[in-house]
Amino acid sequence: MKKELLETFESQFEQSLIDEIVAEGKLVEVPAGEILMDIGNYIRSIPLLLSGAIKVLREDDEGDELLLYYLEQGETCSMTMACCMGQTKSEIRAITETETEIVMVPVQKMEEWMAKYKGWRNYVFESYHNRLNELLHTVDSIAFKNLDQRLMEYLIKKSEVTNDNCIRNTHQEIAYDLHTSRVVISRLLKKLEKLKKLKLHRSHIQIIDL
DNA sequence: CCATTAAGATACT
DNA sequence: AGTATCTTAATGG
Repeated sequence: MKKELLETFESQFEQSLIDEIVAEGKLVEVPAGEILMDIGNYIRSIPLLLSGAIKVLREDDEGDELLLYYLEQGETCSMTMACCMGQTKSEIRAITETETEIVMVPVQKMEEWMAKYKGWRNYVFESYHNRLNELLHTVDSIAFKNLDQRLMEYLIKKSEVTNDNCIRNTHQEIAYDLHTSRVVISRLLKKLEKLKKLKLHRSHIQIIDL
């Protein structure tokens, strides 16, 4: 675990902080598609993402979903931190997008390290900053962009996050993430296929050039 | 084979 | 852009 931690955080964490994480944290490997955190859950530990990707989404009162952003290597869930501090319930759901390696750190340590380590403080603030920016980006695309642009961005981000130019998703799943209907996604994908930007198959999409 | 499910088509709002 | 409905095609027993 120490080796992976070093690879991911060496540049921003103090040596002694890394040692403490090794001592206090618990390394977990999670397969793709697992719900790490659901709406309404209380949180007792903070996840530090070593590898893989996690998708963070919101749900409306009818149970419809909307993708907010992805977490990637070296990142953490700001919502979790906020919840830990305030002892409130989670407002979001987090699902592993790919296989992931996560170090779970107990909440109590978080405050201790905030006072003790500059590297940790910076990490936490930067983390908030990054999440907020990503969130603004998604708000922008929902508010100001049309669906086909949103779909393209979604595909690009997804292939980036999974390191794969094949999107192994059904049209229905994409529709859920973007909060629209399957038929609409199918139509738009067909359009993109005609433009030679991708190739459609059953249950997966091959990206050619976006 | 058949049941299930993804995706295409069409027509209507 | 979204809904409803039907058809077609792939997939897995």
